[in-house]
Amino acid sequence: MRNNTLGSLIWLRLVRFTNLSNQLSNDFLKQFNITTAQFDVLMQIHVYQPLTQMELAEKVTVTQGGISRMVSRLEKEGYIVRKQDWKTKTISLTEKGEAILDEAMPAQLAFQTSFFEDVLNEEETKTLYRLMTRVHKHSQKKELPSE
Amino acid sequence: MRNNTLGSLIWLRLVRFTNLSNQLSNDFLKQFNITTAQFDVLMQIHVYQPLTQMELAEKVTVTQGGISRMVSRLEKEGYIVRKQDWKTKTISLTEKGEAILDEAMPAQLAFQTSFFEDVLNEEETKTLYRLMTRVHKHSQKKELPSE
DNA sequence: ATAATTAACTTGATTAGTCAAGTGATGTCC
DNA sequence: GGACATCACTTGACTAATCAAGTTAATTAT
Repeated sequence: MRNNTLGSLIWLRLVRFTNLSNQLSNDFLKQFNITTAQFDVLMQIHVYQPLTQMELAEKVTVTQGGISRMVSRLEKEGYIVRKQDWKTKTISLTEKGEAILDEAMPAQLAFQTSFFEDVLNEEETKTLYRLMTRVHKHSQKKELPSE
Repeated sequence: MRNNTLGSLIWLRLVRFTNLSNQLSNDFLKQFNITTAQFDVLMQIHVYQPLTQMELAEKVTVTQGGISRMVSRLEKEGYIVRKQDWKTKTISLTEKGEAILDEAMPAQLAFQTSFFEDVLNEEETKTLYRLMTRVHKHSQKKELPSE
């Protein structure tokens, strides 16, 4: 029995790479006392604030329940606040949240970039971005349209 | 403040795609009563059995502790056995484990492949594989050589 | 106004993982 | 042969997520 196809090999590479780079990133972000998942969420809030929990969940591809817990943790740590803006509850960063992002963002961007710029040239990097964008967008269409 | 680079955009695409495809895969594998992580581990055991827990951990990029828990779950479900082959404890699939793989493997391979073949041509698929292989291998060098 | 519906969010049980400290058998040194 | 070291594995405390059931509050319908 065949136990792979080109597609399955790509899938495995993607999964293993994402896994590994996530671990390395967690390690890297330890200096800021923050995890990769937390950085990701804070970053989305930074860009789109103020926003609701639902919107945030969608941005980071996590369920309602998942975002509820994550937001609680971040609130407990004092990075974000939830406030009731007449009828809609919205999330935004606190001073502390903005401050940690100010510090961590340039470092984290450089860190993420280093996974590619050391091995691919400009042309190849663009190609990878183009291909992954198409693959990602296609996978979003596979989601059962939640009616 | 700039909040992205080409590298960080690729990284985000990879993370989001991996996340989403993992969720879709979990959904897909529900018909076999198994998760994506479990399929991955069973697959590695199938290919490399008999092997030790350490070896398995390395194959799936998980820590000792993580693999210990995963292996316990799979043993409880009756998919694998741990036996003491004079001095070394090794893991292999049971009948039940082999059976579930027989059933699930072709389906799962087709499923994984569908993420790419619907949207990339032969040439592009090969390019994506080549680029991701290089990126992945490079990231493995970043791991602190555990001395 | 009261009841029913819906939307946004929370929570309990579970899977999956991390790290770091602990256990247990084997091997080695004196 | 007893102390020590080492290797493979386990376990407790935690982060992070899922699903599904439950809660809460606003909107609509009678």
